[in-house]
Order: sequence, then C-alpha cells, then structure tokens
Amino acid sequence: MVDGEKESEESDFGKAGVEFSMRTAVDGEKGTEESDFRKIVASDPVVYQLVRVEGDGRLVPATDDEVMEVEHLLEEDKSGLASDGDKKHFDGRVSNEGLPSKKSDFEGLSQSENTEVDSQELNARLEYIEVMLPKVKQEERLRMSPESANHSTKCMDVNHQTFDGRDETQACKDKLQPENTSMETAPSSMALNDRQGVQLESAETCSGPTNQAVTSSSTVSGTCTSSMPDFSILKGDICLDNLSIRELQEAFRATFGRQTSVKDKLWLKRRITMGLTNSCDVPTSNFVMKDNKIVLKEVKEEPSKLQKSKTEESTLPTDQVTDPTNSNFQDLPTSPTNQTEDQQVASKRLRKPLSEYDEKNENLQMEQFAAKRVRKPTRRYIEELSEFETRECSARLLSSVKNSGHDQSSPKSRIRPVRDIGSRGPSFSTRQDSLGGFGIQVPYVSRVRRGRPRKNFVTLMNYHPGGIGPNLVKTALGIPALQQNSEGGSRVRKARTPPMLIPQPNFVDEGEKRDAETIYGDDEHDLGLEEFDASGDNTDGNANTEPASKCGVRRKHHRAWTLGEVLKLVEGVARYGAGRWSEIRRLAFASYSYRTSVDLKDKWRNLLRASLAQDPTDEGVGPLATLAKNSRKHASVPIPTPILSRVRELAEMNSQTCTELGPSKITGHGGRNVQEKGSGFL
DNA sequence: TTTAGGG
DNA sequence: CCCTAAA
Repeated sequence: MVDGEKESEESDFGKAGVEFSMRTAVDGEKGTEESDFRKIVASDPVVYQLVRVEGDGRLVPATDDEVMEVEHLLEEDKSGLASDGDKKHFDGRVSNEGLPSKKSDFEGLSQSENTEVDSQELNARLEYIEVMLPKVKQEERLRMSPESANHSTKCMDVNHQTFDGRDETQACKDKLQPENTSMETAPSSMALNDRQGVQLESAETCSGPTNQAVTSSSTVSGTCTSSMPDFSILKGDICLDNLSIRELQEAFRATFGRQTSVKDKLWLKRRITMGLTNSCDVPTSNFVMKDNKIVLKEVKEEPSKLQKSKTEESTLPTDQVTDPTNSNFQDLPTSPTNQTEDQQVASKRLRKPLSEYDEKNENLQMEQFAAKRVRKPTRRYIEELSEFETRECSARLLSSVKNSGHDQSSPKSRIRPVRDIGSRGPSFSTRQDSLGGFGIQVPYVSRVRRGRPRKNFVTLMNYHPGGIGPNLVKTALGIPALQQNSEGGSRVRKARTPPMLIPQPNFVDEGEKRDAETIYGDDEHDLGLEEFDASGDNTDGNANTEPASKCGVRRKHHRAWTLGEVLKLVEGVARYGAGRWSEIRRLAFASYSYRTSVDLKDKWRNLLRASLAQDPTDEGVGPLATLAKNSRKHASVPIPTPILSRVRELAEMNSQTCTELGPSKITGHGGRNVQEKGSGFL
C-alpha cells in the first residue's frame, strides 16, 4: 500500500525531466523585490505564467510554442475528464532569479494529483473562486507586463477552465511525461527527482505539505507534478471543522507529536492549522477559515514573520500546556535544516491516519479527559510516544512483508542471525525469529534524539535520504531480510560481524574436550532457556523493541532479564571471569545483542547483591530470606536461589582465585564448576 | 573502547 | 538503566 503510493510518486517524479509549470507572473517579470511579490501574493496571486523546467531544474519562461502545446494538451484533457475543483498553481517564482531562498517559501503550491474532493472541499473551492475570480481578473490586468502578457493570458484561460473543470495538472503531467522522459538526460535532475520523491513520500498525505524542504530543488516543485496544493491546507481546515474535539486532539497529536488536553475546539483547530501551515510556510496562510469560508487575510508581513505573529496570536491564554510550536521554535533554532527536519517529522506524523490514533489511544485520551489537567508530558513520555508511533509505523510497513525470506532461518531456530552486535550498530537491521513467528526490523528514524549525536546520526543520514525507499521496496519484493542486514550492517559496523554470526560454535571451539560435553549440555539448556525467553520476552520484545534500542538514543526499553540470560551471564562470568564483560557479552551473549557489556556488569552487580542479601546465612535468617524471596517475586523472573548461591560462590571464588592464581586458567575451572551446577539445577 | 562505580 | 570518570 505504502509502496504503491510511493511507487507512483516516484514514477511521477522520475519523469520530470522537462516540464511545464505554471508560475505566478510577477509584475515586471524581473527585478521584482520581495515586497512586491509579497504584495502580489497577499492581494492576489492568480496570474500565471508558463515556465519550462530544464533538466538542471531551472525555470525557463515557456516559449509561445510551448505554451501552445500545453494549452492544446490541456484542452484535450479537459474534455475527457470530469470536473471538479480547481487547481491553483502558486508556484512562487522559483529560483530563476538566483535568490531562491525566501521565495522558495512560496513554491510548492501547485496542486497534487491525488487530492480527493469531497463536497465540502468543492464548496470551499467554489466559494473561493467566487471571491477570487474578480480579483484575478483585475489583477491580471494590473500585472500583465508586456512581456508576460501573452503567456499569462493564455495561462489564465487555462486556469479558468480548471476552475470549473478539472485538475488538469495530472493530465498535463501525463501528457507531458513521455516527452519528458525522452528528453530527460541530466542525471542531476534525476537525483533531484529522487529526492523529491522521498520528500513527497513523507509529506504526501499531509494536508500541510512540507515542500519547503525541497527548496534547493524548488524549480522542480513548481512544475505540474509538484503536488503541494494550497488547497490542501484549506481542506484540512475544513475537515477540522467537522471533527469532534477528540478527533481534533488526535489531529493535534498527530501534528505536534504530543497530546493535548485542551478542549477548546477553536484553539485546537487553530493550532493544528498553524502546525500544518508552519509546515508549509506558504503564503496561503493568508487565508483563514471562517465558518467554512475561506477568507483572505490581509497580511503584509514577511512569511517568516508571519509565522511568528501567527504563533503569538494563536497562543491563547487558556493554554495550559506548553505551546508545542513555541517549544519547537526554541528547541529547533531557526536553522533551515532543523526546521525542515521538524516539518518532515510533522508531516510524517500526519501521515498516519487519525483513525489509527483513535484506536490506539482512545483509552488514553479518555483518561486524559477524565483528568482535569494533564501535567505537561515529560520528555521521556514524549520520546516513548514517538517511539510508539515509529514502531507502529515500521511494523505496519513490515506487515506486508512478513512472509518473505523465511528460508533464511537456520536449522537451529534458536540461533538467530546476529543482526548487530553493538547496541548502536546500523540503524536498521533485520532478524528472524522462527520461534514466535518472526519480526522483521526496518530502518527507522528516531525523531527524538537526546544527548550528543552518535553514530546513529550518521547512519541515519546515510539511510534516510535514499535508503528508505529502496529498502522498503526491496523488502517488499521479498528479498531476504538477512541479506539486507549483512549488506547494510557491514557498511557501518566494520568487520566485526563475521565471528559473531556463529556464536555458538565459538563456544565449542573454545571449550576443551571435556568442556565440550558440558557445553553441549549447556547449550541444550540454553536453548531451552531461550525458548523460554522467546515465549516470554523475546518474541515480542526482540522484534519490536530492539530497533528502538539501537537507533533511538532514547532510553533503552526496559528489558527484564530472563532466566536464560542470567544463566548465560553466570556462565559467562564463570568462564571468562567477572569483569570481562565485553568478552562475555561477545561470546556468551552473542544472541542477545541488546545486552551491552554494561548491562551485564550491572546485572551481575545486582545478582551479586541479591545473592549476598539472601545467601549470607543461606536461608538462615528467616524473615530476611523470605522477604528477599518475596520481593524477588516482584521481579519479572524470580531468580532461583541456587543461581544466586552460585553467583555468590562464583564471586567469592573469583575474588580469591583472581588474586592468587592467574585468572585465565582459573576461569576454565570455574566454568566447569558452574556448568556442573547449572546442569544440576536446570 | 572498556571497565568500574555512582545515581 | 543511565551517566561518567578513568584506564
């Protein structure tokens, strides 16, 4: 589904070699200052000029021939198509003057082809047209420069047709595509298109598109194919009108990534609109919705300023919750990249149908309703939230692929391919678990990052731009996930992987003859334990939470230590000695990639403490022991006393032997000792 | 980068 | 679990 969408998008953009696009004819053609342009936009932007998009992305005024050609095509298309809403092309004179920075803000307003028109939208449009048409004509007269007169007039005709008629952009595009493809040569444009494809892929369903991010390639976005409708925003507004408070809240959450307890419908609407508008940062913000009508708001400010003022003005006194927008502004400095990122995020969130949230968070929402005031969500909470979304998202993406590449599973189902050893390895990896069905992991990007940047960041950068699309496609095609893993993983994680891939054999190799027996036995136990784990923690845990722990910098999802893990840990300590956590982790915990050496250390510390707390008199102290046991009942996995005692024993032995004898030999002895005990207990 | 220890 | 100093 997603793939399909994306595919179509990509294909659309892949063809954008040379295209025709409407662009607002600015008065005086060149040398128009921004203020002028603003004025135009504010008053009435509906004069168009045809431009041609060159391979390198430049906009070139269309020649008469071209205009004619397009017109012809449009006429043709119009006849064949049903009629509905108009599509306005507010393509802000993109970048052909060489100062695209600000002006690009205005770009990307052309119509998307997949906009569905519900009656409301249609009405709104019609009303809008009613209002705007006179102005348009007037404006046309005023603005027509000698040079652009030709084109703009013709284009106006075209657009007028569109008003009552058809979204001819699609048609235009379609018609032009063959030609485009044939003419397409410049690789740069391809890259451009790709990029935009990605961009759009994330922003597509968002009613407040974030085309701004494409500013560098804005020339293309101004074309017919650009699917950032100014009306989508309006549409969003209209939709908002019909939403219940709860839905509005959902939308709010989708927009800002957090929940709100505000029940003020108006406020919510404004907020959401604002969020969307900010995402687009387009002059359309000049339009405001009033009673389902679109009203042109006189704004003389610069777009950027406009944002601010809007923000301020819409910060209602009733707002108890911290203003998301404000916080956004604070957190993310005005650096364009950051903003872009943020907007992407927003749009991504929007991508999710609200219904999803309805289902999943209904309870939460209701609870929040019950509670009068909800305290400001903690950062952690927000993070979790975002993680949830992301996870869900990836899960959904994968659901369609679930059945692919099953053959990869090894005969020993428990020996899972180790996707990534370091807990911060590649941002995406895949794994299969034949036990409880298996989950596949996908690359995902954690939106919230805390602390200093880590490797993930780079990885992320690597994969996000072009990676996600192809990846998904690949996966969707059923290419074994593992392949991807090795492919992508090795790229990031150096050459550490190979040895890890076969952890169990490693054990055997290290073990002596004598040990082999015990090891094999132990292996069996371990396997059993792992099975145990799988039923309990691993099944759902691994597949889902792991990527989070890896990619996200967020706090690691709490993972209860299973008995099997504890045993492995103990065994590892026995074998390699306490303190050599890295080694233990590498060798004994190869299959538990989510346990870091620090984790092992911590766990061991806890174990030790527990064992000491319980063992000193070995059940001698009645109350204390029982208390300990009871309290241990709290723990997800009560640690059997034998294990605890063994831990203590090990610790003692370790401390002794380490000081007296060489650690290396001793470890072997200790290991065997443990093995015996372990087998006895298990 | 790993280990040890505090929080 | 997280964080950080120290090696």
